[in-house]
Amino acid sequence: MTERNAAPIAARPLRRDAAENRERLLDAAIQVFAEHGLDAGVDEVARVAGVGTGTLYRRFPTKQALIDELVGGMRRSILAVARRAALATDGSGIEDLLVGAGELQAAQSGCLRRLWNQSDAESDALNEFRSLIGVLLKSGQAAGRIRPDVTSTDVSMLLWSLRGVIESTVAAAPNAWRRHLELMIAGLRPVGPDGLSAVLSAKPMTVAQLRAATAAAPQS
Amino acid sequence: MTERNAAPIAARPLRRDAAENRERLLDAAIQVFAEHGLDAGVDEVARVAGVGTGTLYRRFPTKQALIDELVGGMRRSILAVARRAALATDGSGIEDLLVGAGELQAAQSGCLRRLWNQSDAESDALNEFRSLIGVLLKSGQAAGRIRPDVTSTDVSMLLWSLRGVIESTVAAAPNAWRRHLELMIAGLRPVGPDGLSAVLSAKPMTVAQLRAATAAAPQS
DNA sequence: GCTGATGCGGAACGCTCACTCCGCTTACGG
DNA sequence: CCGTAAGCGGAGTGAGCGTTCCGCATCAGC
Repeated sequence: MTERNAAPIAARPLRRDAAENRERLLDAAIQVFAEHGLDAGVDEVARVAGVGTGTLYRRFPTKQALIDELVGGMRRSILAVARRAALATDGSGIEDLLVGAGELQAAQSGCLRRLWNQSDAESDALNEFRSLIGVLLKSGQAAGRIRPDVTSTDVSMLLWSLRGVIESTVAAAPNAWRRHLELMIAGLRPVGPDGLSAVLSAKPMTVAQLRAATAAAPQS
Repeated sequence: MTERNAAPIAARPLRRDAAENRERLLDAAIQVFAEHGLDAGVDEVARVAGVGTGTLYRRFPTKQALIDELVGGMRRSILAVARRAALATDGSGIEDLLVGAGELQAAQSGCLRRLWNQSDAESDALNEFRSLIGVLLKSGQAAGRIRPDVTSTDVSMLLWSLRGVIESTVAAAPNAWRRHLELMIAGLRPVGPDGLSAVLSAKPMTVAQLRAATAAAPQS
């Protein structure tokens, strides 16, 4: 599902065994980080991959670089989901995006905290993602599926919140996040006849605040 | 706001300066953990408190014990909020609980991950809290403020989700969580006339799954 | 004030973990 | 098949952090 670029720029291609080990390391990292979180040691990743730590470090100069590689792949995947969601014509694209993002994150739950960290995001991809959210949101509102006072930052918060839920429940209940997401989407709907929740009294986050919040350095 | 029991059982009271240092340490811990997360070093806590690390360790046998003390206080506070919410007669108690829990967590955002960790929760308090959630939920549903297919585990998930949002946004946007909570509460309302989101297709978590998810060992 | 118990500080210890180094092995072009 | 560059493994290193220890300071009862 995740495209891996063999090397940033086409330098000399890796030797066959080396390329194979690289793939094994990435797979092992996904598994180990999902099981034990990012605090898992590099030795464990190397062990699961069936290589020595030296090999790991020749391929990825730091643990951070290894994580970045995984995160980069997820970012590309989620951006693809957003682009696909933008094809919907009935205003349901924003919901497709949320579900799709949930599925991707559930499949690779180890690096989610890094995933949404803006500080190291390539600006182009991030900007496109942001504008796609805006487009999808407007489309949903125009179709009457989403209440008009919802903002882009609300959607971002919702994604961030979903991340937290997935991160801590996939292991015990692989699909629990779907239920939670359904309830959150219900919260985005136009208000009912009783008028409860008709007015959102709290102001939405500013973009700057959102940036600051997601840029806050996560541990490890 | 948080009651601190001077010592588990009334052994000999602490010397005056020692008791003072104990308070200073707890205050410093709240501040430091809120700023840098639980990964912050004990030396930093001691430094902010203006004492040596030896003093910290004489009062709290491990870093974990210090954290537990903070968490215990929060648990008592939140239980009190739940009890107070149970006094509401119009079915809005569940919403009061959510808002109250949010406020408490926002005020002390360093140890939230531990806060909801069931594994080390005193069973009595936890059981009471659980049953209070059930009571509040039923009351809200009876009053027509909450859709009937919402379960206790849904509410627990919502609390868990709120935790994640607060943890990472209080610093940058102290009240952003209120907006998010409003939207989530809107999702709990009876469905509107258009019937969108009328049926929750995903099953709720079982209590066992919830237990497993929240018991999952958090890092550090 | 005197005295003993209680408390204090911070240097030192040891464990964990990211990262490095180097002698050995393996792929691959000619 | 051979030479060599590329790759490999895993013991070793150093830094960070939780925890301990012990000589000195401070409180409290008489």
